[in-house]
Amino acid sequence: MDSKDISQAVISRLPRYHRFLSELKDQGIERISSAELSDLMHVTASQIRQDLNNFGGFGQQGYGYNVDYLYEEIGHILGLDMRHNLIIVGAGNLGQALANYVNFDRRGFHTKGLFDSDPHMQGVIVRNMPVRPMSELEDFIRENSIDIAVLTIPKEAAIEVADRLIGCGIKGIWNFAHIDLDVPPNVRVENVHLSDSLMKLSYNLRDLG
Amino acid sequence: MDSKDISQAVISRLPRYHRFLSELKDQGIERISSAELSDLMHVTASQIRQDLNNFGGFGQQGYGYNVDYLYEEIGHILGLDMRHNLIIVGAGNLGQALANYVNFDRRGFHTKGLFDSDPHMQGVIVRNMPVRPMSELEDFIRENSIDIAVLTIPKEAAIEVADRLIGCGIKGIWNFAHIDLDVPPNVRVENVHLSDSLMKLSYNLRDLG
DNA sequence: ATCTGCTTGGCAAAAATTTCACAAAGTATC
DNA sequence: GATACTTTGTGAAATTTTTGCCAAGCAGAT
Repeated sequence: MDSKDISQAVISRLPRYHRFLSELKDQGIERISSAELSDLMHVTASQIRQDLNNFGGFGQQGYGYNVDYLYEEIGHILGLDMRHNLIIVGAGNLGQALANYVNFDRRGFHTKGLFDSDPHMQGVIVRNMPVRPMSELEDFIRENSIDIAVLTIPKEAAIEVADRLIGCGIKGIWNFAHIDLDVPPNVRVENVHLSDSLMKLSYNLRDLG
Repeated sequence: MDSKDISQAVISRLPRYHRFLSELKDQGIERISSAELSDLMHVTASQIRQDLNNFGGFGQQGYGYNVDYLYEEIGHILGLDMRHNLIIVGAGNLGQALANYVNFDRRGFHTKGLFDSDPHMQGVIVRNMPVRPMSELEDFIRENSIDIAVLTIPKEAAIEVADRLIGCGIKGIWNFAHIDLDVPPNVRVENVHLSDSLMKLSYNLRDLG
């Protein structure tokens, strides 16, 4: 059920399963076989079964998988039944976009505060929250049990801010800054490098005329 | 130098090489060996050499790689020396954030227009561009040689909009909608599923206390 | 209660990816 | 220009990931 020896390749696929199961649920579908899901998702049935079996036998011979149950189990594996308190550091366009993204709340990710170093941004209200100065960062994290920080700041500032976050015990960093962060082993970083993604698209457009 | 038989795993790593080379350039460093780059990037030297060799021998025995030259070559492989005209469909927070992201221009990605279905958004100016109604979509794409569309709309609207885009010959879709798009083989999709990324972070936080 | 058909779980094979190791070929120094 | 280093490019080994396959076992019909 746990642990370290499950490859990140498998983990990366779980949210997609979760998403498709959510849609099946919405459609009122109760059960699905790996073969049907395979058709839907365009991955092999074998891979689906193999992936799920890393975490236990969720299916039943002759029946398939119960959609509700599997959805819940994958959510549990992903830790979506835990509550996470976030702060967003960098209240620019992207930071504000993420702050306004209501779906995160539904998955247990609650944005508790926004920070920005720009004096002109202080006190601006984003989704009922005032933008706070960086000087309040450490106290706020401790007082509000923040475990995840979203970094939406330019790369020049990212390393210094990351160090401050780590210094007051942040567990996870969702990093949108265009730089790799070096963190101790008890801190997890998930990078979203938008430029990298766009470059990949660019590559794949090459020989399309 | 081209083509289809280079794995996406390799392609995914190229932007990161490009980024590190850019920083080395900024630091005025002229040459670097795979071993030094390996230390810097925390990947094996072997992987670096292997990756680069997919596209040709850019290095030289006893010397290493010339930073400027390798930077240019990787940029070329990624198609960063091509000009791409983009439109952004969905002028919400995220769409506006991307519209204001100036670094894309430096890499040859030029945002030419923004579209939104909300009547209240019509005419709002974002980075000197008026938000346009969806009715103008097809004409605008044809008249401005748009080859990439950025989809920053809710999933409910994404499939229909994607079909319209494909219908007027769009080449690439940078998809931020929380759904998988089904497209013909002559259209490339690059997905940015932010929720998936956050769920992955959540998983990796599990056993951190 | 029995039989038929379907589908999983898991092992084994195949494919893909990463790492190893070293000859070949250059650089730098004297 | 000869010698001692350095470092690539590359074939081969090792590892990881994906796919194929089927016995075991449950569902559903009769």
